[in-house]
Amino acid sequence: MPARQTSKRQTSKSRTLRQTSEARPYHHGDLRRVLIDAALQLAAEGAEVSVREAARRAAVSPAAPFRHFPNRDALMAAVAGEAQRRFRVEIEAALREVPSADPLARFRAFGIAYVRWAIRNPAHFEIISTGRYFAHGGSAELTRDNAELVALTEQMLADAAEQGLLQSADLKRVLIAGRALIYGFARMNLDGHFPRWGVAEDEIERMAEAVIDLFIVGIAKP
Amino acid sequence: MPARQTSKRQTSKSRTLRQTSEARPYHHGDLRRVLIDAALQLAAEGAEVSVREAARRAAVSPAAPFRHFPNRDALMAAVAGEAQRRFRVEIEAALREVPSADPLARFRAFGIAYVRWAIRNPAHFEIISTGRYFAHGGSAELTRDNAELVALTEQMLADAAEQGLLQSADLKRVLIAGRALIYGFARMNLDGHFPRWGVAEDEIERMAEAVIDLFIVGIAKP
DNA sequence: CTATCATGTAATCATCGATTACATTTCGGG
DNA sequence: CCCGAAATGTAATCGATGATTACATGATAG
Repeated sequence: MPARQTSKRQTSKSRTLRQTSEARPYHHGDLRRVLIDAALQLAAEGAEVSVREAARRAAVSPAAPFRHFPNRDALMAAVAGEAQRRFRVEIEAALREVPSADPLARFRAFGIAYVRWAIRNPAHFEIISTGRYFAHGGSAELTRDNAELVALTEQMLADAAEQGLLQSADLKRVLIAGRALIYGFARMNLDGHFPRWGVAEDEIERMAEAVIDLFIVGIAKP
Repeated sequence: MPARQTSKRQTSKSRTLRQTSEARPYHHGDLRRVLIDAALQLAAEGAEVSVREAARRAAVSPAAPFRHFPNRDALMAAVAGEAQRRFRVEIEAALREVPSADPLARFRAFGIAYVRWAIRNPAHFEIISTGRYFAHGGSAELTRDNAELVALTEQMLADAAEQGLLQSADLKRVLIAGRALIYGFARMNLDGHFPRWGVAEDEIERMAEAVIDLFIVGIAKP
């Protein structure tokens, strides 16, 4: 057996194993987490995510994952949760660099950060976006988390409207349009459309900015 | 052995069957086509598309499909081709009802027809859009077909610009934005986002129109 | 009529998700 | 401190799938 290397988990396996540095708690310590990470990495490598392969990487039997997830979808839901968490961290970091007084600038920053993350983490974005792993096995935390992101953009547009920056009073429509634009751009990249549209690889991020700017100009009061 | 039931292959005694209309060539006549149709229907039913199930529906052995397609992806590429053909027929029908003199109205009609088809044929749209089955096994015909659709929208915007209807001179940007909007809307529906965004099932098509109108107003010269 | 080719079948593999029975580790209550 | 229950992992196995190989058979040209 090609033993998987040194899982350096130490929990408080207090006394019998006194080597604190070697305090391997059980077999794995936190197989659940290890499996999620393995699956995430698998996705990042462009490989297909299978339960067995995740188990293999965790150096554990093919049946072991099912102790932690009732089925594959549950694992994928957890993976989606983790990916979404990372996604959200990035979005919020980007927003922190924009003055909250300028809602349209915030919307712009949001859109750009969104698309950038989607471009640079295509497999993770795919897992997040499909929603196949949200609704069903997805934790309530995941959907709440997502709802907060929705509310975030809602707030931006509401602020913009309040400041009289918008042309249309139909906020919901503007919101959906903006989201569709951003999401559509990200998915076009993911789904490999841009070559057909004459957008080269290294133009994509710039194009994203241009497109978002176009949208903002379109909805802004002249 | 549970013998494969009643293979009702009436050996057509070719010579005797001179009926040109009955020129049944071999067992199936056109297994390839039957398989594609079976797969399409499978997708339409929301079931997973497997080679074996398609074979089953064609009442043929599990290995038979591989005489017509080198692998599953090739079958899926053919399925995507057929779906795309149907899609294109619908789009062009919709465009025929709009005067060619009004490019923005044509763009609107295109977008609405696009989204409508995507909403009403989700599984087929999924197969078309992913691009997973385009580039690789996809026939050159498929990509050419697609390029023509791209050119269609390009032409609309070019016409609009020529008539001085557009605000921006950067046509490519407007084109990509419009596409991203339409595609994004269609995919949001497909990926199950709308519940989260407070858009009810029966509002979706209306919302699509509203969103597209918003976009057109945004890019049009005031 | 017959040889050849296209088309389909049977048998078989490896992989995967999933389940069941069993083994081992952990940990808390006596 | 010990022991038994609960948690965690393993082994064996199932059924389905994509794919390949050797073989059978219908169709058709010469």
